[in-house]
Amino acid sequence: MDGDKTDRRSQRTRRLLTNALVELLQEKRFDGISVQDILDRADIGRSTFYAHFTSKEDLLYSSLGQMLHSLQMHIEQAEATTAMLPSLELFRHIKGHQRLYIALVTANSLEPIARNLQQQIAQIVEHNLRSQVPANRQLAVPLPVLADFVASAFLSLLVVWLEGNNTWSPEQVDTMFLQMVQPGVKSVLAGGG
Amino acid sequence: MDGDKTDRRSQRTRRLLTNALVELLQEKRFDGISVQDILDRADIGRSTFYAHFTSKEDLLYSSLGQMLHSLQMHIEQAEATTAMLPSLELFRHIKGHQRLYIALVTANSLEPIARNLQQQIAQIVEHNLRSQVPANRQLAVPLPVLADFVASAFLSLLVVWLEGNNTWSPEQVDTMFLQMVQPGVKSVLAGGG
DNA sequence: TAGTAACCGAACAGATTGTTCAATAACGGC
DNA sequence: GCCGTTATTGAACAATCTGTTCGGTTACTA
Repeated sequence: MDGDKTDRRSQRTRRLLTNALVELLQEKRFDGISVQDILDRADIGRSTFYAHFTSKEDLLYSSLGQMLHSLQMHIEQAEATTAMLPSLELFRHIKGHQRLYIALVTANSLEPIARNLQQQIAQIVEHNLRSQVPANRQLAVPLPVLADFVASAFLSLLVVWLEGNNTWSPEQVDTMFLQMVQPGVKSVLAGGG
Repeated sequence: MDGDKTDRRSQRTRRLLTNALVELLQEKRFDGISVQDILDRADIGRSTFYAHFTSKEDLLYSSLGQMLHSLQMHIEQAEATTAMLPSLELFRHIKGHQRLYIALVTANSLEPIARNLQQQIAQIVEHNLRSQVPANRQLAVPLPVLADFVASAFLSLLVVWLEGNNTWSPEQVDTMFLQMVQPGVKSVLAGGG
């Protein structure tokens, strides 16, 4: 059976397909991309594609998974500088992989990705917040909901940033982010009305 | 040519198609729904469909448009009770059209809708905020970005609400929403760091 | 009631999807 | 470097979907 990830040929195929998809994502929407488009761009045989992935969605999530793994590494490395929210690290990591993120997050993107991304980011945030609140404390807003709020605010700012104001630095974006988000988070964690 | 919106037959056709789509959206994702599915469910001829809409997306946006129009009306009616953010009115309106919103906003939804909804809500919010800040004041966060932040936080909470915690009342949800969002908004409008 | 307008439904070309299979090429352990 | 193993190829396949056309039928409305 095909799909051995260690074989050099397999790696090559997977790399070509991933690159082709990323390229195409910068040209048009995901649902406007056919498997045939990917095959043509990657110059890969039809049967080979289906030996590796079950669908174009499968390929997409494989790429997304790689990216999120790298993101997670980045966060954990920087965890020494434990701010209340690790947002600056996120913004920096994204700036470093701009092209892919632009393709994934902005106009060419699609709902499942944004959703998946938001969930992953929410988990990171929740993990961070949980360490700052006693386990048995009752909050006015459940922690998962609060984390989801932070993640969604994060992504919305990301879209604005990547789509339009590419001149802002990660630090500038982070400052804006924190000014909008942090007061609310503090308010909830403090238990104030 | 077909498509006269006043003719009773046209109205019937459009209603049947819209209902069929909403029904199907509660069963599966939009991109998993074919025109054929809609025709079967609505019991409408293929050519008739294309006489009214250019595609299933067209039908979808027509439905979404109706909904947002009704939402806009609802907001404007309630504008007497000018809170800082008209969020409670939004939550109430949504509770009143739960089924459709659940179909549109939650797991069965798709990116273009969420995006469109967010933009529309952001516009409502921006309109509201603009009246509270002098025209020439420079804010640490541009008003459109701030409005986008509010809208995205709103939608994220909406998803949590409609998908899981359906027992919360609009008032409860609104309280949580404001606790998370309002401090940040005030901070930006006040010009504080 | 009569003319107009919408609906039907079958049929069409073109594109897409996911699978199969035998032939070919490349890999990597020995 | 040899050779068995494994991946890739490319063509062909049925099945589905899309958007359009057109002659005939039905139902509205003036």
